[in-house]
Amino acid sequence: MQNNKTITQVEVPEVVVQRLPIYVRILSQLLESHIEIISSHQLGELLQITPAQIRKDLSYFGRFGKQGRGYNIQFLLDELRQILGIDRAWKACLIGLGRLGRAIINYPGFSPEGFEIVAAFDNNVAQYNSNLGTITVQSMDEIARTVKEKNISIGIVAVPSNQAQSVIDTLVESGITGILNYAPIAPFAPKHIVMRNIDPVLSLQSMTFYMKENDEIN
Amino acid sequence: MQNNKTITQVEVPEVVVQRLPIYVRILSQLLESHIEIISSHQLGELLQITPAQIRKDLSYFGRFGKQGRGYNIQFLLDELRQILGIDRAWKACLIGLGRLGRAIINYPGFSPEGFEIVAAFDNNVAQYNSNLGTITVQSMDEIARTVKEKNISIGIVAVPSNQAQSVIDTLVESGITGILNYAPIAPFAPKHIVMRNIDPVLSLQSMTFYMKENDEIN
DNA sequence: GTTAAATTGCCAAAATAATTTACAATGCAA
DNA sequence: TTGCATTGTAAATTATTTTGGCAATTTAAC
Repeated sequence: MQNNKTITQVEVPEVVVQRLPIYVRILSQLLESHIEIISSHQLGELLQITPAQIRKDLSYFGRFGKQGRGYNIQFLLDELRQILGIDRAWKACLIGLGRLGRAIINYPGFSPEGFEIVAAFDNNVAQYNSNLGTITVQSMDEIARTVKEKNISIGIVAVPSNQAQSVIDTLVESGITGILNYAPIAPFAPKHIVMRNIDPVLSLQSMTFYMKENDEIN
Repeated sequence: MQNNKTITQVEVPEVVVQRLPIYVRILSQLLESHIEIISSHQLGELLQITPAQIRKDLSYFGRFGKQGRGYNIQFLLDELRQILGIDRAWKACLIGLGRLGRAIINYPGFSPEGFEIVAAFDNNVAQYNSNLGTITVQSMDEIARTVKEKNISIGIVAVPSNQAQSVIDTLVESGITGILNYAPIAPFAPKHIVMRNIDPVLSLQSMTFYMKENDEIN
């Protein structure tokens, strides 16, 4: 049952892919501090990861370092950005403009990383038309048309739980390939859709498992 | 090097702990729909998890089902809540009341799950005193005192990146045991602290790795 | 130049972790 | 009492991480 091994010669573990953005972030910071070279050992120190693991992770994709020297940060960064596909801009749309949606659309962290929200949808159109800068809020009926028209590839779901699955279905039908879901549900989507969930309550609930032990006094 | 195996007979894998809250959520929904019994197969269908994995996960903690029948949802729910430590209330404090912090404090999803924000801190005190209901915003100098006084166990970090590590250090010193970090950094804390990161940009950046392949046409 | 120190990339092996398979045991319903 | 459904779990399998080692290479010191 080793099906899609044909695409990449050796399948890259998911955990490895999830560490790459962390590498990118810390390398960017180092670059801003005018540091040019770093060894796997130093990097491991900063991230609390063993140097061997860092070298192993990188080795899935190529040879980016120099023996006796370490990694040229700018070079490694460029390579990793390309590998992750973040060397270019990605268009996203936001669905749901309640409190959460408005916080998301005002979040200043996306666009510097190349994720640009170019459309927003809510069924309560009138309410929000105002303070969203260049973006006009559209009715949710227009998702499919707009996604195709503007060539949007990522949908950010910030609607109430009970609407979330149907919004996800609409996004899938409209040809989106990635979904960032903020709704506290267990979403379903076909396998070719890449989904990530942002769910602080789940995070808290798995935290307390480890906290309850220490906390017997209370 | 099998050190803390003495506490629990068999160490529960972290991934298993992270799935438990998902089980809790779906079971709660089922209960609301007046369903009383469910099999691992049906549950797996809903969550896109194999029934064997669900049974294995649960078996780390006890025997909750009946052969030939399935699981009594109310009973399993109670057990899981106890296992996770979410059968009681947890006090949290919020640090940082910028856009993100205000979105968090207004988020209505925490308190129904027993996570109550009982204090808030920001260095820009004057600005925010108003619309926060019962909570008064305090200066960050008062974190340690308030955490002890109110017996707060969770800190939610929503300050800008450059302040985040020092806020985390302060929280750790003040005796908090869990931290939910929204700042886009690779935070450091001693091992006895339970940390979870909410980082939508990292999520997006690991999504695009899988999206770029499908998307060669653009 | 030559040498010594540092560090990568890679391999193979071992260890650890996670998932899946398979089935005996049990409970329920007819 | 029979047959079907379903659990719980041991065992097998698969996946991931860690480890140890080392040739190759680079830099810097002599």
